Amino acid sequence: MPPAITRSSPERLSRPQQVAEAIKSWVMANGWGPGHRLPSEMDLIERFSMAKGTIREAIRILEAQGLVKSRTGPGGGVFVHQVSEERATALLGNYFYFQNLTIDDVYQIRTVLEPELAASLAGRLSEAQLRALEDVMTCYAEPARSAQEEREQHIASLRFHALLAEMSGNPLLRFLIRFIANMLADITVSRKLYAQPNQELWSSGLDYQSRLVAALRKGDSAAARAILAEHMHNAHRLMRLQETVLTQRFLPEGKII
Amino acid sequence: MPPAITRSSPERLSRPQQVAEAIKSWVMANGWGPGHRLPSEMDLIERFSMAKGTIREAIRILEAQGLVKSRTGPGGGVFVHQVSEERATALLGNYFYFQNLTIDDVYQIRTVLEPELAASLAGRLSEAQLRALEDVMTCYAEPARSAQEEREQHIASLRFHALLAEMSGNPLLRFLIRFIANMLADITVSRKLYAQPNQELWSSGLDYQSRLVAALRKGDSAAARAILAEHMHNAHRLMRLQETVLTQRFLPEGKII
DNA sequence: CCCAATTTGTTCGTATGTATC
DNA sequence: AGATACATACGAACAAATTGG
Repeated sequence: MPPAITRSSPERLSRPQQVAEAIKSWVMANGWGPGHRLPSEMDLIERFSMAKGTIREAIRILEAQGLVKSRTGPGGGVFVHQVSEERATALLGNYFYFQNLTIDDVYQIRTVLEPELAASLAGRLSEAQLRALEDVMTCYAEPARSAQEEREQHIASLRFHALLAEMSGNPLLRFLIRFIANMLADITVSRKLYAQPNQELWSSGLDYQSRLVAALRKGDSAAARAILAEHMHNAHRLMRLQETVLTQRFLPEGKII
Repeated sequence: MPPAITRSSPERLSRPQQVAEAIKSWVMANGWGPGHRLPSEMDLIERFSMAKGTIREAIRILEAQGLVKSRTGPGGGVFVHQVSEERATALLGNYFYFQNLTIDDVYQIRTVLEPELAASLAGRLSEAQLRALEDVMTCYAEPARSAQEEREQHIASLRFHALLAEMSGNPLLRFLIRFIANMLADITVSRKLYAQPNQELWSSGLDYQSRLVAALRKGDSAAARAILAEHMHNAHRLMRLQETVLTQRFLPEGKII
């Protein structure tokens, strides 16, 4: 039985919102996990004694949050769904859309998170993983000769960091680094940062990254940390010259790098 | 004129989702900010040539993401709304609900972010702000004598960190630290961590924090960083003994500490 | 390949609630 | 108090998608 809807709260929520919350706590209380099928629309209409439209709006709310997915047809219905990284990234991106982040803000975080990630990964990666990192690095084996090429190299460089983060056993660290990399990738494509090729910028990044992979392979945690700290410091210095305010996205379920 | 709805994408979105995305990009394209009123329901029905129910579901989707709010009555309508920190916290919390974070994961991040925050704030706080911090500290002036008291002290201690973060000029750093503090507060209340009073734990926190405020007042950035690093290290050591897996929340727009 | 059953998706007409003037 | 303008909710019918026979 679903929890009763009582509108005692001072913040008057609309009925669909109340229903959505009721379903949410219902799911939690029963410990239903991803894949579990919720009662059908008709069922919910009866249980909550509400119109179809109201129930549907409630489902939409949950769907927008990434908590359920619905399918039509026999065997279809509404299913509990694990919130995807893409969805979480998009939703959090909406928040920062209004926050006027600066390059400095982003790099203040990167500068501490990325070295920490590198240090925690040293000596813990399989040869296959290290090889995958080296694969990405080949994208910028030679210096960019056009603005276009440089943009692509920057994106590839960010993908390197995203890939590294994916190898972390820490879901929080993984998400944060990948989220930030995505934000930076967005502004790299949306604005014409890097208008003129900057010979120094990402070709030097290659050097850092190959040294990093070597340190990771060797299991030298301190060296990995130091290399990435220096890399971040450098990237920050080079980027801060270009722009200050990040115009943020506002996108559906953006493609993740 | 709203963007036309074209279902060319491979990922077939439902019509309300398409409408929601169309409205979103419409708002972005026109640069409409918080407070701007969208066309009325009837208007939208005409413009998109869709039924009321469909439009309403689209609005619900945007509302769930915290991007719009709607009011009834004359002068009412749907308004662009700045995504609140509460909403963003709740939405991101949904993601981590499924991620099985451990205490170690959370503290790996805290251990690098909190010292960085402290360092960046040293010498930049007004006397009023420093006083506000000291106010929160009074909540745990004396050691806890019951489990209940200790829980409260832990929450207060987290509020101290949240308050500190609020003083940061970096929206990203502010959000992350406050988000993490909220997660920790949630598990502190939801689970019976800290079953028996731990004399050492948060009374020693008081010592750290008063030393921290002193360093902040003096503008000693290095000392502030070191104090908080030590504090984090200590808190981590004490917490890791108790529990390993964080059962996350799954809440509406949870009260923020 | 088609048909039927099941379940969500969409439409429309109407009525109710709520805030402003 | 009443009129107005708006979102909100209801209910019944119809459409589309998926699955299995």
